[in-house]
Amino acid sequence: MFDELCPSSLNPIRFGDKWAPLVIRCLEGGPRRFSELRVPLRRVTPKVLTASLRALERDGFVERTVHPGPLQRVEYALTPLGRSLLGPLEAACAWAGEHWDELLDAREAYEGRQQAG
Amino acid sequence: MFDELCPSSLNPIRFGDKWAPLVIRCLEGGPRRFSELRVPLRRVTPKVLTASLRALERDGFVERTVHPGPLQRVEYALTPLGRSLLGPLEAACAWAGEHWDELLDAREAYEGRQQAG
DNA sequence: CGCCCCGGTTACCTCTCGGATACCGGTCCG
DNA sequence: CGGACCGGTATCCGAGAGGTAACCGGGGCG
Repeated sequence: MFDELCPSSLNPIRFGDKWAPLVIRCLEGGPRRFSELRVPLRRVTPKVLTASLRALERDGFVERTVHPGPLQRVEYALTPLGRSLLGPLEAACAWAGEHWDELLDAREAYEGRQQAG
Repeated sequence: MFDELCPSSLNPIRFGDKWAPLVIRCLEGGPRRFSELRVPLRRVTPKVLTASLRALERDGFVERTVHPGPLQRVEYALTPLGRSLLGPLEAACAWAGEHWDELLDAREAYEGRQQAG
């Protein structure tokens, strides 16, 4: 059934690493520069953000373009492949919006049961 | 923007831990016993499978019921909350089915570029 | 009794992820 | 020249996820 390395056991189905979903959503509205990404993602250190971006670039989700000339800029943009992730990602976010509370309640109830015995 | 602990930065949007998606799909067709889950998931050691199931139970996605009497059985079943995950999960799997090859191609191309300089 | 199956648990180890901190080369600007 | 900004790197580190292997108590069963 799931003998082989099923794709779903690998990362992409989980939207990449920890910050990848947020990075993707940040790029949804168009290309962004490194320092522009750092503003909404201020909790992410540059090293980690770089790692996330490199992974997304490697998998063909974002494209990194260095605009040369004076005032050189580096921009990150979603590729078509990256945009194709927006659908599933949106589905997952919608799910979270609808059911997040239930999940928290379940956790609380579980903790209660644990302590009770 | 994403100042606070945004839900999407937490695990549930990523369908739990490494094996959770597969476990959920295994339970899609109805309740399964621990040893029944171990068959399709033969690459998962009991410890890890237990951990995954406990986490899913804690978050209210699966229910663990011990059927007493002689020949005691332990069954795991999806709760309604767990079933609500099937939609997004299906979306992610469909995405993988459609775009998996593109992703692999992108990776290959990237490696090539790396080695070329 | 001895053995097997079921549903785990325990101990231990490795390895990766992510975080903290500091630093760096290039470029512009005064 | 000095300083700031940009787009990162380098280094170190701790926590925890996940894997390996061994073990275990309860119940049936020959």
